[in-house]
Amino acid sequence: MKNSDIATVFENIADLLDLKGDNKFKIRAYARAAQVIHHLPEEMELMHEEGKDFQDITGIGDAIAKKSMEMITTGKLKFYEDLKAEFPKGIINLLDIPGIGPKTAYRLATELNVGSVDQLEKAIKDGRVASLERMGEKTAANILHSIEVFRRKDRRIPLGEALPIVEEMLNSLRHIAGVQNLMPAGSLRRFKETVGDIDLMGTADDPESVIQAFVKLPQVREVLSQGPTKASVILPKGLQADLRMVEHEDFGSLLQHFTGSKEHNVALRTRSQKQGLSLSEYGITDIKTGKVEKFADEESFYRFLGLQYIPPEIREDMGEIALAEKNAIPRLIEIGDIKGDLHIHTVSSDGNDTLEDMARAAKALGYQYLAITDHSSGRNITADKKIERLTGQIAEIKRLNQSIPGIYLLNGVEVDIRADGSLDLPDEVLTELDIVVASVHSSFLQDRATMTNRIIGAIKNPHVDIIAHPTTRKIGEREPADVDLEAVFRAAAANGKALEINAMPDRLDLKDLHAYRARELGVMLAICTDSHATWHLNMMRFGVGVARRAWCQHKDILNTLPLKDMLEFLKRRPAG
DNA sequence: GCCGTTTTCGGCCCGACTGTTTTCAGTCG
Repeated sequence: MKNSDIATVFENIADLLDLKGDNKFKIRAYARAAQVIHHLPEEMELMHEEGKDFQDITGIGDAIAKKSMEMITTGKLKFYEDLKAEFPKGIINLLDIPGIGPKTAYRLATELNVGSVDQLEKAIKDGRVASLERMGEKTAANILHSIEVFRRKDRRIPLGEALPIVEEMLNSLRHIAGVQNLMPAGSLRRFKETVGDIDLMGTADDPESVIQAFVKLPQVREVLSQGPTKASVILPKGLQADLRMVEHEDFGSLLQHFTGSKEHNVALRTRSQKQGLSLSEYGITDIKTGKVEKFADEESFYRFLGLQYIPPEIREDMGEIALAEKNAIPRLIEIGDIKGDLHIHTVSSDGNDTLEDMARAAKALGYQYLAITDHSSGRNITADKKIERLTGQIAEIKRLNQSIPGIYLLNGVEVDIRADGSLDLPDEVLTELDIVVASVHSSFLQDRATMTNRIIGAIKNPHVDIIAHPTTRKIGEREPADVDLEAVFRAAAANGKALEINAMPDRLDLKDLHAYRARELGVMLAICTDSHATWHLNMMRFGVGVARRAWCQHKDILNTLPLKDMLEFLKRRPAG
């Protein structure tokens, strides 16, 4: 069983125990364990093989370790099967409806025999829900509305779509006189790959004027609510955005609170309680004296707790608080550390811009180098022309390297790893190039062993430098390939090959947790945009966001190397 | 069920909102 399956079982156990009215701290322990397992960088199956003790994981004790083991060895859990049998079938589905918690779900299932969302809708419409004790017309109507919202609920929006909209809005609002702070909080600020809704926070001399401008922005499709300090609106794609204007002296506490993650904040509060402090969005209260400390910025908030400042991207309760106590949070990679892009396309394959355009755009970003890595096959490249194309590219790069000073172009290719594991170009061609990026673009549905061997085969080819978008996923479009990433990571580390963090917002591949694990295993990572147009080069920051969420430093990322070291690195390739 | 700088028992995160109450339970973020 995969970690995600195990985590789901514990989540469901927490829900079922909640339905039962069991001890709430026991319930929290299961829910917490589910969270922890969901965020584990390594599969528990593998940890088991390696003889690691699950109880060393914070949040997992004797009971949950044993239950996890049972699931890994037998594929199921008797405790869970027995527990499920105590309830009407489908009761857990009711908990997906906003506004329905365990108490309500249990009553609906037992008193009205409701076991699905459809049945619930019927029960509301024929008046049975409103007739229950401590329920009424209003509650029933609210649940019905929640069902409607649930049914048409759009999936989470990719960060790459949400962030530009938000930035555009904030930039217009920043021009209003008296605005002091204005920024996103929530998962957007933490650079999660998708966002549910958008939290914006600000301070201003005249907060109401900012609210009024906010609801009139051209991006706003619908105003849900509007008050003197807070407004909620609907943006394109059904995205909800809340703007909250607060007192200047409270900004740090509120920003910290609304940035989350929830898990990070819970861990912070638990820790603070032991110091006699109570945390809330309004500040830090000394429990004995009742004195409330306020914070205008986050730095002073963390400092007051005796903690180093924690970057938003790693506020996930993955050990960052313990490190902050020791002042040991590393300096995470920043966009300014990136010295070049190692994966881009031009009109020679399926790109929109010429080699020269791409070179000048990269130079404008301050890069020292740019690798030209058009596809080995596909659009614009017939099988008999692919070697001829490369010969032409080599000549043009030689010319441009003389005519455009300040940026060094690398002769490269993105070579297909074919279904049978062979590369789309012969070794004697690859050896003529400065850099070779290899990737899968076909037969995405191969079984795990075949796909894993296919990728590891490419890693072992001495001419290959980087494996691009290792899982081939596209967010909301294509599931990741079934591949044993742990094996791929170990092979990459052993062979000194880099794996890509593809920075395009619809890919972000490797994703945060995978990159985290790869880094742990000593794999060199390369953040590349896979640009198909000049403006795509700006997507680098999304890849940097993933790398920061993976706790990557300067030294973990290949393309932080200055040109001289990069050329040195590439020299290890076998000469022709 | 988990955990330990008030350790092996006795604790366990905080505040707002809503609806249905007349002092609060349930749900959410």
